[in-house]
Amino acid sequence: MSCEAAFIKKLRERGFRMTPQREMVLAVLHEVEDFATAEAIHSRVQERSPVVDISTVYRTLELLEDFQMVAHMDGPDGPRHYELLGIHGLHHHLHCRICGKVVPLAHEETQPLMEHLEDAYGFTVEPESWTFSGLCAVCRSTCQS
Amino acid sequence: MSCEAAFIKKLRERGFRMTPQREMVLAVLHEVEDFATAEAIHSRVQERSPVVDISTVYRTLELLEDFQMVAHMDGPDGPRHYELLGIHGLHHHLHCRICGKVVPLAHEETQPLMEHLEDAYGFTVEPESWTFSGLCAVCRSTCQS
DNA sequence: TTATTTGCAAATGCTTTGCAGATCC
DNA sequence: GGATCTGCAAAGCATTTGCAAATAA
Repeated sequence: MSCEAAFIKKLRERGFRMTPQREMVLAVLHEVEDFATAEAIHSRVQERSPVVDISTVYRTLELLEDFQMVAHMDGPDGPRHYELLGIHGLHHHLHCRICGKVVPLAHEETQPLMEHLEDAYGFTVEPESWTFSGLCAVCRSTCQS
Repeated sequence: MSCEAAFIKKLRERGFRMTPQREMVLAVLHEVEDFATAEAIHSRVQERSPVVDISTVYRTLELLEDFQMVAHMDGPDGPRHYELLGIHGLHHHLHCRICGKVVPLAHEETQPLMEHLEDAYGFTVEPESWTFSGLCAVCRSTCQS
């Protein structure tokens, strides 16, 4: 099932509707590589249809997050970044503070830590998108040299 | 060296000054258990001296973070929480989404994950305060029953 | 003395909300 | 037809900033 078909299906299940605006937001999320701010998505949507409002973009992103088709990633500050959860499913990010590069990190790679938290504290971490900030290999060697 | 003396020393090193407002913010951080929002710190400071402005609180917290005497913790939304980095130094938090309880997590407990990120991606995670959101043992068993 | 610090007020940036009219099924 | 959805504008919230007056060293 295509992403759009899945979206329509989930909308219908709740008595909601597909609209051109929602289609465009989903399409832009496919075009954008990795992730984008609501602002960036909005401006790409506006290239196609200039009157679409950013509040509609936020409302659509919220809906897509409810449907678990989109996740967001928060930096230390600045706007939230959104990304499509495609075939890769939920994952995390390594974000280089210097060059801005983002490396995806499979959810499974954090499994040992989560198991430790479960065993040591009985604490069940909820699956959500994390962002670890630091230095990538290239920037670290540049900084140290 | 007391916390206040350390603060004064670091201020002097940079040509800054100790003031009653800064003393009060530091004192309130000692009284508050675990962590507090700027708003909460401000209202406790105001109990002592009503004219202190919240912008002064923010400015002092920024200074204390620069000095690595304070760290902040961001939730998914809502205001930032600040805490004194006392003898425990930098650590992380497990935050229960249901009861709100916060369990401190020693920095070392995340060491294996950080080493994995280093080995697998050459990525050096920077020491900073993380918050893992989920369910504590009590709330999980309540939810499942 | 003089740079730093403060309170005030206003601006900021991102996000959410209320509402009347447009739209979809 | 009737609820959903939209654009607009305004509000919201936490935080930051500009500035003249006050203050610490």
